[in-house]
Parts: sequence; structure tokens; C-alpha cells
Amino acid sequence: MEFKEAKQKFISTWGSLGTLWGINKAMAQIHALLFIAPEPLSMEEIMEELEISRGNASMNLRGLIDWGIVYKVTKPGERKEFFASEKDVNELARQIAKERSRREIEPTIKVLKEISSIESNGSAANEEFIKQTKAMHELTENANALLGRIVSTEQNWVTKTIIKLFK
Amino acid sequence: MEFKEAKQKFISTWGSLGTLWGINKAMAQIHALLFIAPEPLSMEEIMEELEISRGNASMNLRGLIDWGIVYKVTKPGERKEFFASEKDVNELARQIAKERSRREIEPTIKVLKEISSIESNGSAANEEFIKQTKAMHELTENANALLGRIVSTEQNWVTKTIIKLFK
DNA sequence: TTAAACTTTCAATAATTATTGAAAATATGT
DNA sequence: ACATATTTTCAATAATTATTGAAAGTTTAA
Repeated sequence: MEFKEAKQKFISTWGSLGTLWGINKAMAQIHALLFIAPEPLSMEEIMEELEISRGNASMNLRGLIDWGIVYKVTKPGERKEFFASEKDVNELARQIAKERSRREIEPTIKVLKEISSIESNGSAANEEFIKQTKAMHELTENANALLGRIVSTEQNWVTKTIIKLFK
Repeated sequence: MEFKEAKQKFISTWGSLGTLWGINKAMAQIHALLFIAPEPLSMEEIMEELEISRGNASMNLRGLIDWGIVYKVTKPGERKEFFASEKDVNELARQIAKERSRREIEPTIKVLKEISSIESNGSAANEEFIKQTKAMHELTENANALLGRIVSTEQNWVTKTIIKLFK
């Protein structure tokens, strides 16, 4: 395979993957591009390479910065801004896990806690509701704690976790 | 909070959550409804409760069956089909993790392996590409193995895993 | 074998979400 | 302070995705 083809494939794979960790296609593609770039890129360069508009680039870069996985970089003597991705895959994974937990899992836990605490009126529908949402609440809290635990480990968390688990 | 309100809240929370584990709103809402129902529901009942069309209900129920988390149930003496959710949260989580691994993670690993194996031509762009995609390949493989390991444990996998990890 | 009960399919349409582009805002060098 | 380079915002529009509903298909009971 040619480098150009491989690069294209990486960007598009990342793009469709992105939609499933909660970010849109353009955002994921920008991230992919920065992740494999040896040097920070300007907005102009990103627009050109991905064939997207200025507005689109601007908004999605902001999104990536909010996720904490892309940084603004200034080059001495240059007026415009440059952008760089977090390059360390472990740090990247940790950051994404942290944000997803904060944005999605924790609010869900709050709702589950609230709704599973209603008073039962004794009906089957009511009893089942309480039982099931309580179980889901518990599972989600445990999964979130597990995620936090795995991801807070300093370096190479996945590898280390696997080693521990196989003991 | 009233039961009715709590139920509504559960269905809508699950609905928006759904979009992030890769299934659409209607599908997630149908699942939520079945998950808290004390008895299997008919397609008619699902349509009514969620105010969706017959076609929509039919297609999304099929989707849920493909995910392996909803089953068809026949009641003796009844002509129509009924539907029931997997009720055990651990089994539910296991099934979802298994499917996501198969549908999303494994194909990604394949692509990463392929593109990270290109020959370097010595350019900085090329070297960086290979280095970064190799690192990503490794991380994804490890994360997938970890997921498989956690989820293959018989019962209460999250709890058990946490206990192990805190040792 | 027929008719009624029920389910699936899919083209048309509605709803949602992403993208553009140009005007407004902001930052920088002289 | 000004002119210019650069970035941001956001209403309009395009692209995508979900939903409907009615026709076609299937199953079952008699």
C-alpha cells in the first residue's frame, strides 16, 4: 500500500469510528490528521487537506480542544495559530475516558439513582421498574468506577491492567 | 416523583444514551421499555406506548434481536408475537460488549494493522505515520483483549474486576 | 385452500445534524 | 491608532438519517 492511500484510510476509518465515541465525522478526521502529522498544522492546512470550510475547521478544532486532546501551538514569528494532537496513545485514551465519564456516564448515574428511588405502589409494573433500574444503577456505577480505576493508572494502563487480571 | 414520570425519564434517558453505543433512538427506547416491563409486550403495545409506527417498531425490534438483547416470545393461544428484553444487567453488558467488539473494534484493528505495515520511504511524515498507527494498533488490541477478558467472566464481572484491581 | 391476523419491506417524506460562507469580531505588527 | 491578518459566529442550506404508511408477504386456524 502507498503512504497516501494508507493515510487516507486512517483518516476515514477514524472518521467513522468517531461517530461512535460521540464526536462528529469532521472532528474525528481533524484529529486523525493531527495525530499522524509530524508537525503542528495551521487551520489553512487542515482545511485544504480535508477539503472542509473555514467555519467547519474552526468549530471542530474548538471541540477537540474542549475534549482536551488537541492543543493550540504558536510558532515564533508566525501570526497564525497552529494545532497539535496529543500524541501519546495512553494519555489520549485516558483523556477520552475521563471526558466521556464526565459528560455521559455520570449524568446517567444521577438519573438512574433518582428514578430508582420512587416509592413502590405495589403494582407489578412498579416493582419491576424499581428492581431493574436499581440493578442498572449499580452496574453503571461499578463500570464507571472501573473505568476511572483503569484510566487513572500512570502509564500503559491497558497492558498493566491485563497483567493484573490474568494473575 | 411519580411512576409515570420516572418511567418516561428512563425511556428518554436510555434513548439518548443509545445513540452513543451505536443504536438509534427508537431502538434504544424500545429496549428501555422492554427492560422494565414485567411481561413480554406485543408490537401493538410497543407502538402505542412509544407512539411510533408499525414499520418503525418492526425494524427496530429486528435490530435489537440482531444485537442479541431482545427475544421473541410466543404465548400459547396467542397468534401474535411478543417481545422480551434480556433482564440480567450483567448478561446485557456482556452481550453489548461482545457485539461492539465484533462490529467495530475488530474491523478497526484489522485496518490499523494493515496501514501501519507500509514500507517507510524515510520521510518524516511517513515515519510519524508508522509510529503513531503502530501505537494505536497496539493500544486497540490491548483494550479489546481487556474488554474480552472482563466480559467473559461468568457473573458480576464489573464487581469482580474491581476487587481484583484494588488488590 | 382460503381468509383473516399479523409482520415485513421500502419508496416517500420528515426530522435531524453537519457544513458552508460571508459578516463580525479579535489579535498583531508597524 | 491604524491597517491587515486571522479567527469566530451563525443564518442559510445541504447532507444524512429516521420515520411513516400502505402494499406485499407470511403464518395460522378452520
